[in-house]
Amino acid sequence: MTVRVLLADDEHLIRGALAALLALEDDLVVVAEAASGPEALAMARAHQPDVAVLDLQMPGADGVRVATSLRAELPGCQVLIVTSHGRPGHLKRALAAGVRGFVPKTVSAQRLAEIIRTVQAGNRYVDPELAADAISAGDSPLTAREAEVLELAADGAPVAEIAERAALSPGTVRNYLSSAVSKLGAENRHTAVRLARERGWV
Amino acid sequence: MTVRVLLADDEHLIRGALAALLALEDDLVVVAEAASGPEALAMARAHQPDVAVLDLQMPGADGVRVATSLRAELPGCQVLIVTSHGRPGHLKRALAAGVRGFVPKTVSAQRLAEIIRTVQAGNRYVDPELAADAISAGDSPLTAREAEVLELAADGAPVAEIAERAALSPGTVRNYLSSAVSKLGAENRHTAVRLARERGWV
DNA sequence: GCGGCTTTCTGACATTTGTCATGAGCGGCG
DNA sequence: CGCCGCTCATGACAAATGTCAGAAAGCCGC
Repeated sequence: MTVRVLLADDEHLIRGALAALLALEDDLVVVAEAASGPEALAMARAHQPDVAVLDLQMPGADGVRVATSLRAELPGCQVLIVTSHGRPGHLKRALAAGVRGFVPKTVSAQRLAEIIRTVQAGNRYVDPELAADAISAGDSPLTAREAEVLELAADGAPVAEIAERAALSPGTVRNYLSSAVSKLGAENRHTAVRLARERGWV
Repeated sequence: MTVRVLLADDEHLIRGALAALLALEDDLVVVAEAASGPEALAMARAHQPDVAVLDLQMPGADGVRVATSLRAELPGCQVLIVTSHGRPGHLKRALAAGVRGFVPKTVSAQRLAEIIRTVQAGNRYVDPELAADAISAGDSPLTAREAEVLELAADGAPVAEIAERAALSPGTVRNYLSSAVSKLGAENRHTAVRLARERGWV
């Protein structure tokens, strides 16, 4: 029984190399490749793969968003996410989106092939190290608005601009930022942004 | 005549896959692999490759630093840098370090193989798109001190901390930051940091 | 040595941020 | 219902930041 695999990664070099390696496994066949989120979706619709191996960061729509659409459209297709930068929050988002596997790109090709089989069989696989990170990072203490405002503050915009973009009064924005900063134990909004980023809370 | 290649990338999956793909070219042979900067250096010393294919971001020492050491120790070994995120400044640094090739990971394996041969023959190859970016980004308008202070400000530290770490008075730090901000046309230090990062000036 | 340059500092000022108290409105939960 | 937490707001104050003018010290070239 062969497993039909969809491969999505924006880096051509990686994607091609990966396809070549997976082709060495005689029970796996790469039926489609994609370089962006939307393309991955289109390919999945066209080729109905058993397992979709998605890069987390892709132009268009990231791996998790693609996974969400995929679960709705192709319930039979299991999603496995592969990533270079494993932030705890990404893992959490991915799991919530119905992703069955989540591994860093540091695994070997053999391991990946095994994990593809595991996922195809309906089981889950999460890299132990990433799982440990996610658990130790815990849940976000931020409320929805705090996270939203913090995100708008991420690129260094002044309060006035954040207020405008969030349709809030400047005073309110400062209050949210202040509480976010204190919840995160940061010195100022910018370190707060950095911390939240590291823990995957934004 | 076969080209002896050293492959360095911290992502096991990528490295293995790449090795497999390059092995398909019958004039290329991967004589060593490394997962970190120091390891790449050690491997190069041990195996004397003709071309070193280095990832830009690696633990230990980044691709450019490895390239610098390599040029000193093995003048016969040409360096080719491969990267996911092509910032203009990286390219400039790399070229200054004597790197002969600089390509994004979006190229195909065939292209990469060709480029390896190009580089091995003593020619240079720089991805046209990255080159265009680098040219349009131009030279940094920042003085050495401005860049230094801006870098220390990068993680959101308050002025007092920057002053201490740079052994400057707080007032001086603010002056440098102010002039850097105005030179970059930014609204505040944080957008300035972001802009300088994007252009590769820090 | 003089003029020009950079580096470094100081002091003063306006603006922006961070912090706090306080309050109104709303939705959920026991 | 009453309580609690989230949302949104205002006002006031302290602290940090941004901006500017001015000035001492050192270095380089002529």
